[in-house]
Amino acid sequence: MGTRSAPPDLLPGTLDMLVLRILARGRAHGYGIAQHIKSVSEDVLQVGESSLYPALQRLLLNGWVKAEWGASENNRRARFYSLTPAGRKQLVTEREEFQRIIVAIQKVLENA
Amino acid sequence: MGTRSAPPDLLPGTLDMLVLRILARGRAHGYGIAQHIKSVSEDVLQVGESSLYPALQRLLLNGWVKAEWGASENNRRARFYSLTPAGRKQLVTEREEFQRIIVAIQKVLENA
DNA sequence: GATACTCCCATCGATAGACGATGGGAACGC
DNA sequence: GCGTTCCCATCGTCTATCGATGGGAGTATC
Repeated sequence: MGTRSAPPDLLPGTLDMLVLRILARGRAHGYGIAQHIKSVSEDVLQVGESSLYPALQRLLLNGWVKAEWGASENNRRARFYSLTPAGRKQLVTEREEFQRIIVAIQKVLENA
Repeated sequence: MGTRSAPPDLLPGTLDMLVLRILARGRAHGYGIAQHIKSVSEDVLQVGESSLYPALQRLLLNGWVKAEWGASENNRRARFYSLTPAGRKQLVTEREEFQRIIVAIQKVLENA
């Protein structure tokens, strides 16, 4: 024990926002969302499926996204998620709040 | 229930870094640290004492900070915390990692 | 037509971190 | 004396991430 394991994967509290953002581009299935986050972030952000699926459940429960079964690009059974209008609003809200906080943190980091 | 209460206060996982950053300026007591974060961030970041003291305990345990009792500016009994050399290193590490992740998140937010 | 590999779903248990509530004590102003 | 501000700290709850685990359905390989 002790030895630090790899990178912290991601910042708690930001996953929902990231997923909403990906879905703002169009429908996607869980596996694809995880891949996408990983690739766009150039491997810095790693979303495990055990973080992702609970997140998607939350988003469904809150009505930010809806889901429908279909076939993936590879002809496999997949569940496609997409944003609801409420989800779009939520994305805007979360982005603003996120930026607000990041700016504040940077202020502390720089200005003392 | 339901109605979201006020702002999310702060991003989980960033508190330790913020505290280390404050202490990099010089010794300070718990109450002062909380005030300082609040004021420098212009009230955006709100650190409750029930978040702060456990954080300070963690930092002590890890050897990033040390503590000594003394008298505050207002002549009250106070515990002053200050960075250890290990704490300075840790601050550098955490800042780098934080920036890495923030940049990655921004990439996702912007580039798709 | 078996085997292996990739894709895609999902849950469970452990762990950690932030927060509200709570409690106490000591200095200071009135 | 009494209230307010300052300063300490813990406990219980809640939420979220993560590792481990399990399964099933296509495709490719031999």
